[in-house]
Amino acid sequence: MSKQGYHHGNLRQALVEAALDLITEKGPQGFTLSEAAKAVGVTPAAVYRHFAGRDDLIAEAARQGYGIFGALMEYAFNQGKPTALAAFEATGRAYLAFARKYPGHYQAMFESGLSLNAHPELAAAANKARAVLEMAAVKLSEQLPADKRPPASMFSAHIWALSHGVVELFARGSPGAKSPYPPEDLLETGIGIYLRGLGLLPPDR
Amino acid sequence: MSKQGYHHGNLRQALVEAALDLITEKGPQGFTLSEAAKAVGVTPAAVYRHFAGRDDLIAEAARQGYGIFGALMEYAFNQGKPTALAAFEATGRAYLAFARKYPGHYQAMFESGLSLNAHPELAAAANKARAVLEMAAVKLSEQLPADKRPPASMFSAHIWALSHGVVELFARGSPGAKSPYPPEDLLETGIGIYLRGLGLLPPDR
DNA sequence: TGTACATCAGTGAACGCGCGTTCACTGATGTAC
DNA sequence: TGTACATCAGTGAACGCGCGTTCACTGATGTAC
Repeated sequence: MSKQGYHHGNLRQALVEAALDLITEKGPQGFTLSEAAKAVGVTPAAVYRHFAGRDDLIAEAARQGYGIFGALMEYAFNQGKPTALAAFEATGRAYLAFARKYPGHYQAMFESGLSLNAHPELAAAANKARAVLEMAAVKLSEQLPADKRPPASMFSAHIWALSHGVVELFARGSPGAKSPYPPEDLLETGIGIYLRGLGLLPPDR
Repeated sequence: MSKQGYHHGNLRQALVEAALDLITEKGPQGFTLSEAAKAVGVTPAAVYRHFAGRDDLIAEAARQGYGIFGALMEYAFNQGKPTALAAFEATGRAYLAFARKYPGHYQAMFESGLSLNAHPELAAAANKARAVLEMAAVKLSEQLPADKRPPASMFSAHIWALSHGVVELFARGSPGAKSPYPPEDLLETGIGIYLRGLGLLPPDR
């Protein structure tokens, strides 16, 4: 933060952080390059020393988001050991915690409409994060008899969709503004019922 | 569509439809009043005869969306009778079908970031639609013993979240670009497992 | 049926604005000797 | 330790653009008599 005068020192990262703040406030489409530049006290033209343009800046923000996301998921999963079930549930909670704590990253990742194809590094980060989720699903589904086991990728897609839906509909200002329950509860009970449906939890309440 | 010359005839609705097309293409933030006006062959200023501004136009699009959505849900639910279960599953399918068939409406409703409070008519339409979903949940949960019955609003929130998550992650170009399964299958199996978890479907596959 | 007039819907010009992007530039930093 | 020079990061002015919004206006439509 210390102004060293002419040279900023770490403008690139400062821009990413300013972009994240702006995204948090106004959404991924609602911020401009110039605003980000102004936020860090720099001329718009300076941005081009570090990024090809607006999209490139958002992509970098999203990339960093996937990094944090993946690490957080992995950490939560490991914390939950030795029970595969506990690990899985911890991962679900971590998902929501991430969305709450890093709203700018979350939006850059999931609501910016960036094409993954156009940003290979972003795609790589996203795939790595997704792999963590799938691994958790694989571990857990190993507890099911092989013949009743749904594909782990389907399993993790369900949980991911549920989590994402809870975030979008109930953890933000969106249409479900009057959220009927705390999102955390909603997600936890939802995952619970789902796991019971898979036979991973006893049918009794 | 017939040009009657000077007077358009039904400019208001034509603008809404142009807006929907633009939203489908570029997202709710990615279109401008001027574009919508140009799309129907009219001066930007003409828009102000019918709408207070851009947000008002989007709000009207969303409002119409909630109308269609609610009607579709209700129809699907009624079609599914007499089985509460069949009715519920039909409703789930209808959700996805709506998102597919009316992407502009869907985005205006769920991704535009409109404040429901600022648009009372929109809020009314949204509540009405939500009521349909809850009613379906109530009917279905009546089949459970009262002591094991989760609140219907939680129940419907779960299903809604799952549906929305599937739409956002797997039925659009978004991060899950390489959708592992057809969204329809994903949603159907997900709801199936969930209902089994509630005891509304037999535990065996 | 015809005429006069009120209402209405869209025009087109104008405004100020902030945007993205480019460019030659300059001041700061680092390094070779 | 000092000096000369290359490299680098950010400046500031400029551009053309499309935007939202306003305004007085005008042509079309509807209606009263």
